[in-house]
Amino acid sequence: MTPSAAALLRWYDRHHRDLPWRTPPGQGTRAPDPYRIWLSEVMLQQTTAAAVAPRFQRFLARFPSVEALAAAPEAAVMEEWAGLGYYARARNLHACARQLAASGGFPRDPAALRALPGIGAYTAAAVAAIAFGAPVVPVDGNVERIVARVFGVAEPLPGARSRLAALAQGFLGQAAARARPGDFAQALFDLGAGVCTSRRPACALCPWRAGGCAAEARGEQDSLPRRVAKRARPHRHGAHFLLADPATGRILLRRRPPGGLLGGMLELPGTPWRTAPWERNEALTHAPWPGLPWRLVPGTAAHGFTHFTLDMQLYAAALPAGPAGEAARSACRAAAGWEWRPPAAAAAALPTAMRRLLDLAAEDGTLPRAEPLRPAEPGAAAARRRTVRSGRNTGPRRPERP
DNA sequence: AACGCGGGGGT
DNA sequence: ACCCCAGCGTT
Repeated sequence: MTPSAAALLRWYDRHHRDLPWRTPPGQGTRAPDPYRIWLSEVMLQQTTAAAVAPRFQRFLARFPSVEALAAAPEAAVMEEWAGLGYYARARNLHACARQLAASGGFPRDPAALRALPGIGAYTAAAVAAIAFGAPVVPVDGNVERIVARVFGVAEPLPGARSRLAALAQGFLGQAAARARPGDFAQALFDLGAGVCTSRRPACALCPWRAGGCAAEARGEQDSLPRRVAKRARPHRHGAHFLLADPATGRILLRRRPPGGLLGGMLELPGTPWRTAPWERNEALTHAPWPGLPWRLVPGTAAHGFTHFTLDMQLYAAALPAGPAGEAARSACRAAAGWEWRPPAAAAAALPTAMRRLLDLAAEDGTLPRAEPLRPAEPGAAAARRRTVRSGRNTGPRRPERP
């Protein structure tokens, strides 16, 4: 039997999450602001609501409207996005804002939304349903998981994706779902976030228990949805350089190329990232000024990307006084995309992988410790300490030559 | 269809 | 150590 949309909405009216971008359910509420819905949906792409909430507020304070966002320089948007990951989202968000400002606002039609930069099938449906009440069901990871369970779909992801999406649209056959498309979508998200979770789903709390869910009826809720096995994540190695200017207290940063990994973000200058670790002399050929007395900072910094783990070593040096320092300073100034920034400003603008290098330098006393990206929450601080400690204890992958 | 693209929290 | 999250764009 098909799970009841009305039952899910009743559950949502009682148990919905309160989130900064959300219009609470019920009649008489103000219409949602499409800008806030769009911004939240882009931030929520592959990013948890807990991580998004504080960043959403901060972004909105800095860029309060489509027009304000469109008028901002791209570098300011990238900096505001630092630490959120998937930086193409920020570039597309900015490009989309400029299109919207030029065309006079948001289209309401899902197909027209889908054509905008950074808006795919999911986000188009989410904005159309939540901001405009269009009768569509946005299908994200939560919805795929819920649908696979309630309909007992055994085919593994990602192959089952189109089938699951079609089954999700089938809810619109029920009048209750058609009457409140935005709330129905958010009800599915909240069910997925709090009840029909990826591991150990809380079936006892589910409005679709007992008759609404094929997986629960068969005791298969822990094994659905199935997924095809993915291969192990390899390691790559890099060496980066922390060059300080004692005269100004600033450190040298470099802007990465606009596309690809960490595209358009700042970094500490470094070697390419490759399979084999870097010997000292080989690494130093990539230093911004190879002739300086570079000192290897003890330990390594590690950072996990989607498809590989990066292990980084850090070399530190300071510009010497006098003509030699001035020569290095002017050479680095002449290179395109190089900038000197105070360490605190650098930390705020750098992606997390690069912040790990600053953390490593701070443990060593080379730099003052950077402010955490977000205020500490229970559990978060412990997790951060674990990461730092693991970085320190990993040690150089290959011992220094005596 | 497969792959590249961050980062964090839960288990 | 691994999983997965309010996915999108490119090839």
